[in-house]
Amino acid sequence: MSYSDDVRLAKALSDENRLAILVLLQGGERCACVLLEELHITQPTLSHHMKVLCDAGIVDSCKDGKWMHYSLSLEGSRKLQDMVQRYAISEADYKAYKKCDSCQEE
Amino acid sequence: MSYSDDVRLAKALSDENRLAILVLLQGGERCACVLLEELHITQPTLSHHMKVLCDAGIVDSCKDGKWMHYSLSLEGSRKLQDMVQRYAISEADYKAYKKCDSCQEE
DNA sequence: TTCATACATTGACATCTATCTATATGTTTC
DNA sequence: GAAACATATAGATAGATGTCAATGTATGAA
Repeated sequence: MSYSDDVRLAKALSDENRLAILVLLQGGERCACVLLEELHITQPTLSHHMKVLCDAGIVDSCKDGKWMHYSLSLEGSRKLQDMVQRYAISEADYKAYKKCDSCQEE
Repeated sequence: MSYSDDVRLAKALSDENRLAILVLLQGGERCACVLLEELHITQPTLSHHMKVLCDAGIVDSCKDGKWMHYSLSLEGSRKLQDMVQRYAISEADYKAYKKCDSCQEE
């Protein structure tokens, strides 16, 4: 069993600028030049971050002449939610979760 | 606005061994020595990973004599799920999500 | 008190990552 | 075709990260 896809997803979220980009994309599709205006990074750095987000499948891209349009990926969002389910515990399952006596007391 | 808590959470998930640890903890609280048997890493490396998971709030720890017991944190699981909601898009919201004409066609 | 056990800490090292400058590629306009 | 613009790529660099061997620190047993 390999976790490489999940690691790639998690790494894509492991940077403040990339999280800021995802928040900007919540407002709808954006072109790179607009994202660049909102962030305090250079154009090559933005290009790098967009590649990370696209490679992870979280963001879709679409070329339109000179411009690149970026948008949130529905499939990527599904993958994110699925991933969290694999590593988090639900309220329901936690009730039956086994802990030792001294841990229980917390 | 700062994303540092979310980045810390995401980084905690950005390693295959740490994901394997979380899966092992799904089965219930485990002590470090048991986790060590299941993973192909040395004891100091495991100790490092447990510190990352605990600092992120995903895992709880509890000392019992010589032994350290680790378990999934319910609060950490909530934080994980909340985080994903901030950066993913729901099926419902996606219907109204604005994309340019050429992007729409995909 | 001495020894073995369980875990944490330290220090070193190789690799990865975010960032920049400089440059290349592709597109539109004149 | 030349110039201007939007983005990508290449190369360099500082800092972060995963790993290990060696050592430190508790704890329990003999």
